[in-house]
Amino acid sequence: MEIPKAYDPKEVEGRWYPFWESHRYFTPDTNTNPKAPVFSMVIPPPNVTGYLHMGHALNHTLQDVLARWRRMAGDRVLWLPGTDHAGIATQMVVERQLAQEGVNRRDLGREKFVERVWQWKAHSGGTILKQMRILGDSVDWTRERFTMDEGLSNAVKEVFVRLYDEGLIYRGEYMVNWSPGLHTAISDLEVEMKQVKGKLYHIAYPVGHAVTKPVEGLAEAYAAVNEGEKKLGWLQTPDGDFIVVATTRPETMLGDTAIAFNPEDERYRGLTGKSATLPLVGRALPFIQDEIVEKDFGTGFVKVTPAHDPNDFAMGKRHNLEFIQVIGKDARITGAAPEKYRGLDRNEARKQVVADLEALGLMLKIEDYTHNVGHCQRSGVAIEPLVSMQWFLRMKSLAEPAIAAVREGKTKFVPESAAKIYFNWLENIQDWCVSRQLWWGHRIPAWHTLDGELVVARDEAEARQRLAERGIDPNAILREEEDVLDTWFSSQLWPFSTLGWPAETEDLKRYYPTDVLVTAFDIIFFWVARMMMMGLKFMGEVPFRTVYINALVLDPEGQKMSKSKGNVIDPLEVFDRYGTDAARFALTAASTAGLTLSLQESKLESARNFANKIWNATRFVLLNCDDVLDAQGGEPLDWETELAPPELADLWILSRFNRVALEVHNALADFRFHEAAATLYHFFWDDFCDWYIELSKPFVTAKEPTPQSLAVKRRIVYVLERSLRLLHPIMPFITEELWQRLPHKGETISTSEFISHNSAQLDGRAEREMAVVIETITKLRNIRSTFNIAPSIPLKAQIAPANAAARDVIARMEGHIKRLARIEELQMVDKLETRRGSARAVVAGSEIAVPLEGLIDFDKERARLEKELSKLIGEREGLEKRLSNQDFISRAAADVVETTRARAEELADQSTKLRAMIEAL
RNA sequence: GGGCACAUAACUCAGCGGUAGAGUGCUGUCUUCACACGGCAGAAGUCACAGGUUCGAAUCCUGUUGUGCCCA
Repeated sequence: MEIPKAYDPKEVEGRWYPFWESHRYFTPDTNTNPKAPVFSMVIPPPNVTGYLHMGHALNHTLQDVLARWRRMAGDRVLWLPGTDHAGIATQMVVERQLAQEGVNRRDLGREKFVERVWQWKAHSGGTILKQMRILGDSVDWTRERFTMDEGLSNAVKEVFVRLYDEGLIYRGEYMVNWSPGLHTAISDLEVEMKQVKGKLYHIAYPVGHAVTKPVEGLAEAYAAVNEGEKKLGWLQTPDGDFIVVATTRPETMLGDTAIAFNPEDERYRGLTGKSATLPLVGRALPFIQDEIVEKDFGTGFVKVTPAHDPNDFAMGKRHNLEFIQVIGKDARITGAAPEKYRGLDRNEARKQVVADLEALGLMLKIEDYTHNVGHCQRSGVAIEPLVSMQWFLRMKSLAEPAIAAVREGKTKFVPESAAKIYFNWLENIQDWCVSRQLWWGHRIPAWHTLDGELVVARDEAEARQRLAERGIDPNAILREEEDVLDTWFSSQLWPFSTLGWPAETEDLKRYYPTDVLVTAFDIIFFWVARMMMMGLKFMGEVPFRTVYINALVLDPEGQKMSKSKGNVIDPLEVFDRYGTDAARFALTAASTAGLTLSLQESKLESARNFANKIWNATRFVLLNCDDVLDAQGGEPLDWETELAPPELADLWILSRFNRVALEVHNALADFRFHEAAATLYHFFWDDFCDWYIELSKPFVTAKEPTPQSLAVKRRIVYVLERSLRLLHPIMPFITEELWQRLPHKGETISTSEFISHNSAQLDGRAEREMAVVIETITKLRNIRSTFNIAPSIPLKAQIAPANAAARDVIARMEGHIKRLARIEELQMVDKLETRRGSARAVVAGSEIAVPLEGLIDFDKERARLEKELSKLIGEREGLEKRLSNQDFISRAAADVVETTRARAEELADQSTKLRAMIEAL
């Protein structure tokens, strides 16, 4: 059989996914066992415009590990894939495309535009779905969904209407985050706070008089009053009284309708009932008192612009102030401002206002000021808080059950600390602005009559019926609502809308609630919390039992990856360089409970080497065990064979295998991915390759087959085939490739049985005995290495076993010990000869001597033994100190005391023997 | 400003009440018929600092310092 010396992932990976997909192994319907437990997950739907990034690679790998593991364990596994229509992102992509053709979406019209988006989706959308196949994702493609599908759209309408009918959705004029970049309202979550270096402008407003000509000396007067710590904003001058406000956005003063101070602020009580005059505009501004104003911030005065600031909006409502919108949706000054400023962009307006105030002597001070400004996450433009007509979802009553469900443990977060993020947000939840002024998305199912009546319904027919019920002419001309819903409105329904809701489908009954949601912590608010609320609301049950929060992938320097930093690592490039299985293994092995994970080249290299190790171990077996590979007609080989009874090494590897199967199973059940990976790595590499294969080589490579050599070969093949199955969930491609070449049962490893351990095959005694054999061989090798003795030089050794059991083990394993330690003669004695010139060692109480006349360096040997002795003594002293402490004896657990005592005795024995060896030198 | 994490070997990280582990790197050695993407052997850590709880602390508690993230 031709099999290359080094594993070439490119040669192997491409073959298997089409095989799996075409046979529908990942469709749960192919599991025909009626009693099979169900395991279901929905994929966090990536943007239809998206492409695979490292976060997906990690997120999908972990889900795939779980899916493949549960599938092999016999579960009916549904892992449902799909994409999100990504309203803003997709609209932007298509608009950009149109722009290249010199077309504006408004020229095209809504209907044509939406058609274009669908066209785009058909041709270029869902790149990531193809990339998921490269990753090996074992999703059920027959159930792929898209948030704009007909079914999911119906779910959206149904939810919207029900929430509206319950009074949870309302429409009204409120202050929202307006993105002048996108020309739509966005939710609080889509606003990103950024530190901005700006200015703080101190502006004087006249009180009880108007300023018509420049005032002089006001700035100096203000400075004089405010020397040191004191801040006073009420200036009484020969030119009349002035109050001073500080603002970062002077252009908004055009919309001021009041001046506020804190009711406890005694300095300004005298102004109650009076009013200031708004410079540049001339409007009278009443003084109001409101607790929201901080006495100690600035001068203690705040200009109130109810139409352009969230706090001021609230004050405006409380104090019944006038709302004057001076900045429009295009971020330009509106007709409500004096003519001079109309049509100016908000930044130009700022310059003009500042200049005009300076000219009047009212700009008292401009200082540098760093503050946080909300920016639109998508377009990057500074948010303009604007009052506009929008649709909102009342969150509080929805949030409460979602909080309770996690508190009661109905849904569990892993790691647990992630639940804190969840609680923190839900407990301080605000109403959600769900309307967007876009064209691509779920259109809000509402209609308006020409008289301004509003009706919400599933379709136009129902709308007319509802109008009739309200006594309104059902044949009235209706205008459909223009706004669409926030994309997250549909994704929050994902766990049940994808299964057919609102219809009561078989899938819904069978797969809801899902078992696990694997996602990143940055969408706990956006998505997880909202799915919890909707699942509880409409299904009456949590959408998932466990939420596993996967780590954020950092670059090798520990930095967050970002386009602006230019440190983004393309996962496809990584798969290409190291192999997909290796990348998956590296990601799995790096998945600890932490919130971050940095992707080290060294980890990828080590995973790549591991894949090569698996390849070569199998290669060795395939090249040397051909006389047993077909022993049972291609069926997997049995462990039990009449050929020869198992010896220690066989019992040991079988026990180790079962222990590993158990540990891997437990690790995955607890989402300890790195432990599953590390356990497999060390078992395969250290136990199987370095010891079991090495111990078996004389049999395997024997020219003439003997019953024993055949038995050993069968056992190697047995352990290897099963090890590949344990490895398969993490490394699907290479394991499939190799498994297919070994005796196996079934069409694919991906539906073969994941080994759960067999406790009858656990053998603690064999493991303990092998540990002694391993240590013996290691110490003998150490001696050779210490004195630089070439492997070609034959050595002899004497062993004085600690007891009869040790004698027995060494006798049984003598041949192996001699071969692996390159000892030509191993002599068992009662007592070592006290001959000088021998290197010595102690292993579990047995003493070893290696005569090295002429080869030994006494200083080196003394140093070597003394180092070991001091280590033993150090440990022993610690134990003795503990044992001599009465409190320890009386308070510590009995078994701890017992182990400590036994260990101390063992150390005492070892160090006595070692000391004698040193003296004998 | 509020909250949440994290500080362990040169690097990246496990461990989270019984005297420290991995991967990479490092040192020496071996081209022995699966693998140099390898074998063998080895060196390397007052577990940030200071208190406390405990018979016993890297591990639990408090504080300090430093770093990161989230929310406002």
